[in-house]
Amino acid sequence: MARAQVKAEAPLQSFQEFRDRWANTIQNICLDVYNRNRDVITIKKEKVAIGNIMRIMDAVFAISREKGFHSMTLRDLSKKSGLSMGALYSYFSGKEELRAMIRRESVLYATKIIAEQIEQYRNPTDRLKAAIETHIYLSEMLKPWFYFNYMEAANLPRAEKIEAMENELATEKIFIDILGDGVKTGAFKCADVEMTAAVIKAMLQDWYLKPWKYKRKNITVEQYADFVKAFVSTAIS
Amino acid sequence: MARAQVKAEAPLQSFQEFRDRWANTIQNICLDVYNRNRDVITIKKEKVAIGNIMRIMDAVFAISREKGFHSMTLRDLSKKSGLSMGALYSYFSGKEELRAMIRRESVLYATKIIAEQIEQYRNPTDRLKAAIETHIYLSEMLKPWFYFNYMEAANLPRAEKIEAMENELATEKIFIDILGDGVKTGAFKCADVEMTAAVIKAMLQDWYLKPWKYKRKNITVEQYADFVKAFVSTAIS
DNA sequence: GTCTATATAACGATAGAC
DNA sequence: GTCTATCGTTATATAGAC
Repeated sequence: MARAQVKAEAPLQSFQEFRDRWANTIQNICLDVYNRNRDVITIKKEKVAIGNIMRIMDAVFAISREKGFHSMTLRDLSKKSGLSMGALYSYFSGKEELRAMIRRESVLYATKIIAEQIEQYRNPTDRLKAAIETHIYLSEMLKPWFYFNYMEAANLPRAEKIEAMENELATEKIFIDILGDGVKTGAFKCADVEMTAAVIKAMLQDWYLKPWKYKRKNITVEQYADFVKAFVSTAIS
Repeated sequence: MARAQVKAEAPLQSFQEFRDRWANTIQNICLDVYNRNRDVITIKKEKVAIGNIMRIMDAVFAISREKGFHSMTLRDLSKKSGLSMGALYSYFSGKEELRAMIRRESVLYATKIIAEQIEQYRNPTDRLKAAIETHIYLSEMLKPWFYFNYMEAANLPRAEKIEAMENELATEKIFIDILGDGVKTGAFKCADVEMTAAVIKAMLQDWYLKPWKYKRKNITVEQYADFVKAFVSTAIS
């Protein structure tokens, strides 16, 4: 088998194709935010609402990345988003609810995209590659959302923290199932599928947790995905 | 080579041996905190000071893990540590300084331990195993410190954030050097040593970032270290 | 060396004008 | 639909008694 990891493996899908396939994802998430929170959002015109929700989200992510969500004051958010304190409160009922909204909607959307992307592949080898690639591409496309959710997960209220852990285990389950199938068909040799899935998850997350590192090294998202796919393949071959 | 990852590899050192070798590490860190901050710490009796610093640290970690450092008020800290608001201010000059103290001292101590642990091994294969094992054991022994530093790194003031990134790159450099040596001697086959080091780092960090996951699976620190060592060996063989 | 009590500043949230 | 002005609360930090 010698050195499978040396030859650059071609991506199943280029990041550009993925991006085009899922264009308008952020607008759609914000639309869902609007529709699912009609009771607290007092704005009637959809166009106005979506536009402002997107500006609010952008501002939340920018400020939170700089100093954390808890350190972000609503005055910071008001200034950055261009909306007044009063206007902000017509889009969410409070700071905590704003954070919960972000997590809820992005998780729903991400789950949907992952499922749709992977279902087109059949054999374990391709499915594993697709799962790795999709997770990394998705986290690149929604990087601010993913980063925000990860960093805030630690400080959630009890009930929501449990939800977040279950969500982590659910994405891990995708890998456990694929690895399990591959072991059964003989495609993979894997000492412990659960542990393997866990470390794969850790590698996937590193892409959006430490963007500065990969920017510094001039690694593109496709290069990162290819490397992880090759590294994992070799480790389980 | 077939299935190196299947047979359980014995640890170079048991976690118990490591723990004994570095007994009193936490007291020593707190002693360093005391000595290096004599100018702001007004307490004269060393014994009293060390004891209270340790209680403060424990309380900081407990509260921060629950709801984040920024959400922790000094009233929370006062209550948990058993010291009054006034007393706390004789141990640090402010909340921000407290956070900086924790990072500074733990990084110094961790660097020292890693260097001393690895230097006893010569060939790349052993050195790689020692580096992986040491990082994981160390993060287990100082788990609250490591977790705190990681989670707060994102919200640091600019100058300190750069320091934290340089620190991450320095530990990564240890792996880059070992992998580079191994490639040269032919012990490893490695497509990209920098990327390999980066994903190894991600796997190491997962141990202290998601303790709930490994507790759930009943994975011990030795089992985790052994798994990562075997997984990486296979991936670069 | 540690405490209680309080000064001062900033926070999230809302009422009411436009 | 958005704004300004302001309320009540809570934060960090300190002064001074013990």
